[in-house]
Amino acid sequence: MAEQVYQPAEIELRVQQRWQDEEAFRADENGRGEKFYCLSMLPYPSGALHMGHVRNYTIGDVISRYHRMCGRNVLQPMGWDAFGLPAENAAISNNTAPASWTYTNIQHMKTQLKRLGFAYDWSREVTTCKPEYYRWEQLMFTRLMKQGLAYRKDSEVNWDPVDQTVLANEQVVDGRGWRSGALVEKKSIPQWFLRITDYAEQLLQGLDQLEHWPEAVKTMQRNWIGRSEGAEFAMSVCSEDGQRDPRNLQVRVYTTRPDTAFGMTYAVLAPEHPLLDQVTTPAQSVRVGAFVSQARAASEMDRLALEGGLEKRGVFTGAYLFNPFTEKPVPLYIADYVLMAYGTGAIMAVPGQDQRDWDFAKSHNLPIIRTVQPPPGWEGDAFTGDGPAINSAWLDGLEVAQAKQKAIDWLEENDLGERKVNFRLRDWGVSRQRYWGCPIPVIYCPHCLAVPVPEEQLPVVLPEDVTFMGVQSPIKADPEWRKTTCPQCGADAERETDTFDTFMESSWYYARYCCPGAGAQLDERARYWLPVDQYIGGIEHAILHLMYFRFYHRLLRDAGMVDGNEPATHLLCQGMVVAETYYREAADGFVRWVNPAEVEITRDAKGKPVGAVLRADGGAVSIGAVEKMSKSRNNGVDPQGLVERYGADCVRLFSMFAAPPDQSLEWSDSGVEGASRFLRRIWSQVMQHANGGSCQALDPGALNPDQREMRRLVHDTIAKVGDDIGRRYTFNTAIAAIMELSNHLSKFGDPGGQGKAVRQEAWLAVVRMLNPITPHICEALWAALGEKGPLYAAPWPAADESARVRSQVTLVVQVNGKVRARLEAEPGLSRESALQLALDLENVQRHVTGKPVHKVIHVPDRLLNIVVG
RNA sequence: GCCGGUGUGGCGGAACUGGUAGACGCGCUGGACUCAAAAUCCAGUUUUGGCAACAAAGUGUCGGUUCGAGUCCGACCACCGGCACCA
Repeated sequence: MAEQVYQPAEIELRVQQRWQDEEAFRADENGRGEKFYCLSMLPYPSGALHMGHVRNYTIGDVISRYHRMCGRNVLQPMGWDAFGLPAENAAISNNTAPASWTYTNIQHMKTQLKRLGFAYDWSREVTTCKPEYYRWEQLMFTRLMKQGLAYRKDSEVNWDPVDQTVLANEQVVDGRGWRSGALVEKKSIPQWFLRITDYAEQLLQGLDQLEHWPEAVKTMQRNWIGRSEGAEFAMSVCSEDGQRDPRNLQVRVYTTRPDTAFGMTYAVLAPEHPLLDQVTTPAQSVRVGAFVSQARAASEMDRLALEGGLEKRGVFTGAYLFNPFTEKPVPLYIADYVLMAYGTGAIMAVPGQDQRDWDFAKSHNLPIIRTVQPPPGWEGDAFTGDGPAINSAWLDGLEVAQAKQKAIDWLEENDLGERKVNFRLRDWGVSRQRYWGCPIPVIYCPHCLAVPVPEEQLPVVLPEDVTFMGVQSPIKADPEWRKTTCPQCGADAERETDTFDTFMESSWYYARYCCPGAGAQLDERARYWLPVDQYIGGIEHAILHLMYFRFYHRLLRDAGMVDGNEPATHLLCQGMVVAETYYREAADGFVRWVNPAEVEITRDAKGKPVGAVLRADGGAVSIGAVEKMSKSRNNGVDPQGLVERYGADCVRLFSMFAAPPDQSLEWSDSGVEGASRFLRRIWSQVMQHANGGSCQALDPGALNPDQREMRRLVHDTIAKVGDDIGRRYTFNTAIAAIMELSNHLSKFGDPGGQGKAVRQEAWLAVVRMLNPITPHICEALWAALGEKGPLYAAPWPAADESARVRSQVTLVVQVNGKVRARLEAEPGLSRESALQLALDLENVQRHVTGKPVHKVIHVPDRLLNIVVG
């Protein structure tokens, strides 16, 4: 006799124990079926799971379990993105070592993941802060150094002058250090970079092949890479009257609009331009010098205030450049709207065709010459659209695209410049001046300079047993750790004390999951599992992580370790988890946010909310916006408490039911109650059926019409749910269809032998369809229905097409496009018979009588539209 | 400013290929059970009119294409997200 009352906790723990004992989700390269690699972005071990994790990992688990049931050899791994700044912050405030804080968190979160019943192969777990993981990343880096793909150059960091340390961007709050409160300064120090720009073109083109990535992600990446085509050319420094500079100095500029060069009325250098000192005339040097130091000191806030505004700051250098197109000199300015990091750090300025140049020209009283004819009635400033060239000598009359080509051809023929493609994408700065990260494997020798740590000396292990003295990185504070000898000449040398950006670890973990324990970064198993067949994670990683992920895959490919250009064929970005916010505002304007769990909603008779009160004191609270769950709005819901109260299946079910995966999911306590109610109902109905004794074998030929109709619903639902999960990723509509079927089943009271057989088939189908979403209860119901093997290994149900054939269809009858009646009929009704039957209907006659029929539209078995005059 | 996305009942959402708008769930209303409550079960629930049959209106706004538009086209509005002086 099976249990009558649904007790989720007891069932879930028992089923989870069974999965563990049977190693149910262990993945094996020799497994049967086509491989399917389903990957969810690994979490940072911050302390506890939040609802975002639950949503992300439930989606991955549903997809994994579905494909497993479809007969694929599924790999679904999990791991920990374990390096990172929060561990250091926690170490400083709690006086613990970052390592032990991290390992404790991992322990706890792993328990939470297991309690949610995710089908991971834990034998492949990756923890990125362990030397056995990061040693391979160090090895790869030393190889990239030798290939010139890793290099060192000066780069700016945020320097806290009080704490004497480098700050991460997130440690700078309103231009001040998070701990010291001191104004943060810019400081230039040597740092390591990876040459991702060498891959810019292929990273851009690869996007076109990623058919199953969200358009939003691809667009963001395209914009980030920012490819532009134009020309680069040189202009000679000259005097106001066009006399060449005796030093023969030249300034190179980049432009995407060479066709507008006749409209160049001045030129601009970035404040950091290397030629600035040489071209500045003595008369202007004081003003130029003042501007440069001001630009350097300009805080982030000032810069932001200027963006989008009309104010364009700059000063005249005293020098002129010779415009080869007009053969006339133009004044050369310095301005901070020109960036040293893009193009050549110098531009030709054409105010007539560029809004920024227009703004600058206006505020500095520089001339404006239009070189593209704006449309009649144009009243705007710079005109950036298409039109015929004017004021441009031999370009006059040409449209923009042709004029560009002709101008570039002319530059090349006269040896002045050439066609040039530029990218917005910058090389990836991987140095961080932090402790809790992977040590950069470099030794600095006074003779041999930067030397990669030889392979046999790897890994360079980060000491874990450290104490923080203030905010300084313990390995920077410890002179002993740094001491070493040069691997090339044996001289006394020092280790690099910077560590890698943590994006480095998360760029290749997906490949390491394929080959746990490999004696190299990867082995042959990676070729079997890769590429990832389904990747799932937050849209917040659309640019950085997903770009580095695609870049690193190409590095692995070029090192011969993997095949193919892209690491993942399908990407799904789940939406945020949001919730209502509630607050009370004190008289002094101080806002206190109240957690939704402590609030009761008051409603009018129609159920429309009219207010909210705090349970604790019965007083009113204000209703705020629906926002992303966060500590600052106090609208977070702890998954742990929900799992304890309702069970993992219920939490999983609600997460998948409330919204499609790519939209934001609004948390609702009553919605969770609804999910719980559904599970209890399913439980009692299946148990009631199962306790009703054994049933006969189903004989599809012997069914009465009601039984056939019930069975048709079952097989229609099987077809829909498979399509919803497997193709559309609309888990919410899959669940809705299953709920609908179970509602019909509860009304299907047929007590006869074949009635029971139909019901048995239906419940088995429901249990199998629900299994990816709520696997624990399904495993128990499966057994209750008399099935012997484990459900996790059972096949996905197949829709029986013969059972789906309809004996009746509903034909919608419209008159002039308005629905006037419905007609139950046999399928395959002809146009004439349908019209005949429709015209007999009273409500149709009412709208047709006395009017000539102009036209009849017939969609077989669906619709008949009678158009009357 | 540029790029992308979204607008449908009291709420979350469904309608996949232009063909029954509002599936499924929540909430609410009424009823059954109960001394009572909870739980559970049954019925109803876009708006307006009507006892009902039914009719009219209705998918952000305005217009268009079509026998027929939530869906396609044009213009606009609102909100959300990304990038932001990239020449």
